[in-house]
Amino acid sequence: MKIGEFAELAGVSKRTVDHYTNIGLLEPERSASGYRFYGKADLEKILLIEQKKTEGLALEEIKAELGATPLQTDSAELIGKKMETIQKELDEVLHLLKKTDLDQAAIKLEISHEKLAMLQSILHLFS
Amino acid sequence: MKIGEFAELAGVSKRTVDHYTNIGLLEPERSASGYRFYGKADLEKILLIEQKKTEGLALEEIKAELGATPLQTDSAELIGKKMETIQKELDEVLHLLKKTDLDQAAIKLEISHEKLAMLQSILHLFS
DNA sequence: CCTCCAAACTGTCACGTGATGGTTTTATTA
DNA sequence: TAATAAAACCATCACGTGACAGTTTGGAGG
Repeated sequence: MKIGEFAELAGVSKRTVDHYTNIGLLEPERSASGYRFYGKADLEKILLIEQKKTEGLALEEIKAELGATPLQTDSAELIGKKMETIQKELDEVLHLLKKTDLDQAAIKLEISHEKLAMLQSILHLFS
Repeated sequence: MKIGEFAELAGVSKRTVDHYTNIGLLEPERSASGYRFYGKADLEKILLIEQKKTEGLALEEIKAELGATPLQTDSAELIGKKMETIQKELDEVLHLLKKTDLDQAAIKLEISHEKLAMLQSILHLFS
């Protein structure tokens, strides 16, 4: 179901669902056009989230707590997505490193040249 | 100067300065307690940002445009932060990989075992 | 002059809001 | 029935808002 129906069923605002999605608490499917699709599992999850909130937990804490187990189902896809994210970020960093003096960066980051080089190799493996 | 004075001089709200800071458009110094300190350079920068905005540019575009050069000064810190983020995410992924069948993950991710092993090595280098 | 305190200031969190620009669904009209 | 126009829905951007908690600072009293 789309965000409107989902939010109503969950008893929260669309903006709340939006927020949870942005911070990665909910991970809906996406249509080709970008529309989010939430399922029954998401519904159970958000109800649990609202429960935890009344217990005084912060969203990030809830995320950590929930992130520990419910990944058995579709962990492969999830890992795939995470890999994409990480790859993008590695790209960013390497981009920065190229614009900077590599040696100086290494010094300030307290990382050895080998590790930096290693990082670069890894990136090549994934691209 | 602190955010209040800075925002006033720039002719924008504190929230706007806050926003720019959150998305990395401004990178103020921080006191031990976390207070942000903006300097003269930041002032010139934010005025330029406001200018670019009137030209219809999005903040991310402005960031990209400005990001091309002004990183010489504090790029090390920036990279450091990114490294932290990436490290956390790598941790997450490896955590996931441990809970999953490594071989199956490799298959579904279309990544060779060597690359996965490599990833694990890298993680050890940074932890 | 030093101490203590309230007022002013600040950061972060968890959304809210209005504008803009696509997408989907529904209704209408040819 | 197919094309199209209108209405409803959705995503993202750029902040705004209110609550809460920690920080800084200008006095008041000792």
